[in-house]
Amino acid sequence: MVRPAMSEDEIDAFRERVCAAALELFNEGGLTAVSMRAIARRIGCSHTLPYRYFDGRDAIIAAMRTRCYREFLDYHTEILGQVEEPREQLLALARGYARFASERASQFSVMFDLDHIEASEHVELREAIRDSWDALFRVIQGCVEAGNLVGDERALTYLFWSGVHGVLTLAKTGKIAPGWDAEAIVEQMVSALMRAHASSAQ
Amino acid sequence: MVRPAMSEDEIDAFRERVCAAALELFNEGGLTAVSMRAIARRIGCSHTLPYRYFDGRDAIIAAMRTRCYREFLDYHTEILGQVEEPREQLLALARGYARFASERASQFSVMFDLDHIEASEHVELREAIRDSWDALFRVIQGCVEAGNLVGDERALTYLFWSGVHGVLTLAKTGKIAPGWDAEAIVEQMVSALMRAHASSAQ
DNA sequence: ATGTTTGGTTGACAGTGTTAATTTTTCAAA
DNA sequence: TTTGAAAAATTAACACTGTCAACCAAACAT
Repeated sequence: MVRPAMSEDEIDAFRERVCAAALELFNEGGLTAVSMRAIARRIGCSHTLPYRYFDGRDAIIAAMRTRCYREFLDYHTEILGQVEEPREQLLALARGYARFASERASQFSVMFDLDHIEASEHVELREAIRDSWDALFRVIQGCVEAGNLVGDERALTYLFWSGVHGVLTLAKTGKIAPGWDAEAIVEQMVSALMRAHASSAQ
Repeated sequence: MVRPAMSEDEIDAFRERVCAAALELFNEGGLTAVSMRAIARRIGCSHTLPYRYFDGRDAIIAAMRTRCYREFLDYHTEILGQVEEPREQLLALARGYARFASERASQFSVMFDLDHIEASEHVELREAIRDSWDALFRVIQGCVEAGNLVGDERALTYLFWSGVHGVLTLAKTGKIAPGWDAEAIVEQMVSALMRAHASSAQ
């Protein structure tokens, strides 16, 4: 019997290097620039080595996206730690979402522009996405318990998420005219949804 | 001087065949399946002929997207013709948007999944997008004039568009749990935004 | 009939994802 | 320490891709 020569940590480190290179390449030249050969050149290995640790190119892209979602979650977790009141948390989250989209445009791009690439098989990615959803859900729960919002918590979560996400999606794809600030529209969106669900249900 | 042998109509017909083939290929195997060679095979010409009538692959994809946006607009124009009251028009538009997303998923996909592909140079595409915006804007204007909505018409347009679009985007990318109906959430979104802007501004 | 312009094809280049075959390294057992 | 099998990594090959330049063919004004 021969033990593997590479430790789990070393394998993880390699995977990490691949993802980092993929992200760099994406930032520089979009999805088409993320190629096996380019990644290999960047980290200094043969262009087929990544196949040992990833299930092909799509898997690398999924891993890259997972990384971005995790950082997205960390970003918001940090924000939530600075605010107490549920209502303020919801607002801070929305503003953070908007700030993330503009400050870290390429990560935002990785998360959402690549959404059509089949990801249902990538468990880790789906978990990362669900964790983000959970974070928002708990804030909404807090708002409901505090009496700031009235309605089904899950439905409210979808509404706020969709609303904010929709604004940022349109903004990022140039569908909102210059002169308009995405953050301001997000603000209006959140306050509108809050007002609509402040007291009466439905 | 030698006049071109091909009429404008014949050129348009060729372009149309290219776009149709591209759309078919996209439906069958996603963006990667839309290749110059595959298009050429499908319409029966050499793989470089399309270069005479398009500015490369990206231009073909942009033209394909333009076509989808035009059909999207036609779809909604038809819907608007069947309703009179501004408020009902807005609701019908939102429902139509949702129905379009589910019934013509591949066209919806072409329109929005390919959003990151640089399109600022493609004037026709930008016009098609703006025309869709205008259609919604006029309905909102009608609502404001009829007293159904209060607020800046442009800001309201962005809000409703973002809201509905956000829901459908999340739904299409599998971020809304099974058991939830995207159309129902769209309905809630529209009624919430309407309620929030029914009387008091901001 | 001729020569130029346009329409269309072929060939080539550099690059891609992926698989198979091959080499190199690692490491426990003899 | 030598040996040999397992693991790590590389090289070679295949069938693709987008794009460009060179080439051939058809059309048309003179």
